[in-house]
Amino acid sequence: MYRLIKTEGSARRGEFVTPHGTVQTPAFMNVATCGAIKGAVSALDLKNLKCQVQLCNTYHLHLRPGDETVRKLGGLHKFTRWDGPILTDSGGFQVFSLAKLRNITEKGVTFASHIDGHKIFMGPEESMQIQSNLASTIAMAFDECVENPAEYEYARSSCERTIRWLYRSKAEMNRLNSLPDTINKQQMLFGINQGSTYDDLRIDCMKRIRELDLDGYAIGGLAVGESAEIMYHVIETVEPEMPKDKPRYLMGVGTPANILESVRRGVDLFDCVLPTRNARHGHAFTWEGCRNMFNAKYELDDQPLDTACNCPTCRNFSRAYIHHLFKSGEMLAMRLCVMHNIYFFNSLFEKIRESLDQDRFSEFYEHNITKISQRI
RNA sequence: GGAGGAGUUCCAGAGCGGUCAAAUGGGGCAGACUGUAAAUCUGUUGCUUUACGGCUUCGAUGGUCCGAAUCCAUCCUCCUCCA
Repeated sequence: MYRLIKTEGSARRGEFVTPHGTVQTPAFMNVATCGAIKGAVSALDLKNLKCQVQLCNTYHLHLRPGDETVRKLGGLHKFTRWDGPILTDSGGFQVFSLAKLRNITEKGVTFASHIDGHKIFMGPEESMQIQSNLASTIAMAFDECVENPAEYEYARSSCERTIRWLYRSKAEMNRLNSLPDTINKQQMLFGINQGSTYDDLRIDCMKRIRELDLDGYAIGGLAVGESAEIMYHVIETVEPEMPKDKPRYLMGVGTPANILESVRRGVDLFDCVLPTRNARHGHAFTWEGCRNMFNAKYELDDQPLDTACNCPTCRNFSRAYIHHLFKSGEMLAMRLCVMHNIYFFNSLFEKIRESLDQDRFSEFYEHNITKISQRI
């Protein structure tokens, strides 16, 4: 259940109530694809990093360790020791990112496993079954994420199929939630808006999927090749058609600037690999901008990554030390930087919520939008 | 004392008469990354020029040759083996 607390322009401050806890929105969902935040960060660490929601992946966990295995072990919450809400992505993005290894039909998609090449079939029913076994709080509908730019006709027919898949996802989820052996019988389902960069497709898709009265609605197929301006335009186009009483989730986005722009346009939930992947690659997000900790200028810099940050990394370690750890290939470099970036992203959302609570989001936006996106 | 071997660009190490400013690693310096096939990938790494190009490099010094990192002589330094 979603409760809208207040708005400022299109920006929304709300609460998303789930069986595993209430999410204060806008919120960031921390990506733990294989059941762990990459960079040696566990669910226990997440408790100290202002994390509210963990995101795991259907496709990856189906391959390893296998969703049946996770089910036998009591579901993802027990398995990963994260007791807050968990959202599982449906595997739809892998249809896109493993494009060379696939074959799409009306029934579903045949993948070649990225691990050993063996054939895997996944359609809406299979995706729901896997997510039910994983027992996440929120399941995502099985969709196709189309790369931009896309031909209109392909975007249209793909979007139509994604909508048909959504009906099947919904029916299968209802069935699974009613089975006696299902771990989480209250598993929620989010639908996904597609339609590439075409306004009419996006609007038509949104109007049709909102009929299903799902637990939340995602905007998918963005940040996959189009410019940021086009992405913002698509959000502005779709947002008026999205239910006011359901959480809106912008999938896979994004940079701190993308997030500020999207919150301003009415988005409640986000997820992105940027804070963790870039951290592993030596980049630290700060309120001053993004730092590349490999850069020689940090060799003798005794300050914390972000002088305004209160994360476990910044409370204890210097830029010089982290620079040294990266140059030395120590995995502690990644762990410290990943923890910082996760804390930073979750803090960014905390500050966004505070500013909304105090009716000064636009001021917060103006103050940060330029600085936060620069490289320093 | 005798017999061999080796000295190459930041390091290791190829090259053994022209197509060599010199392969390939590493290191250095930067860049990318947006529902994670990613602790990954890319660029760059003698000086100079916007570029074409020019200039100086392969232990040192001389020499042979149209032309030398590559051939010859001497010297210096290291390594191995035999006394």
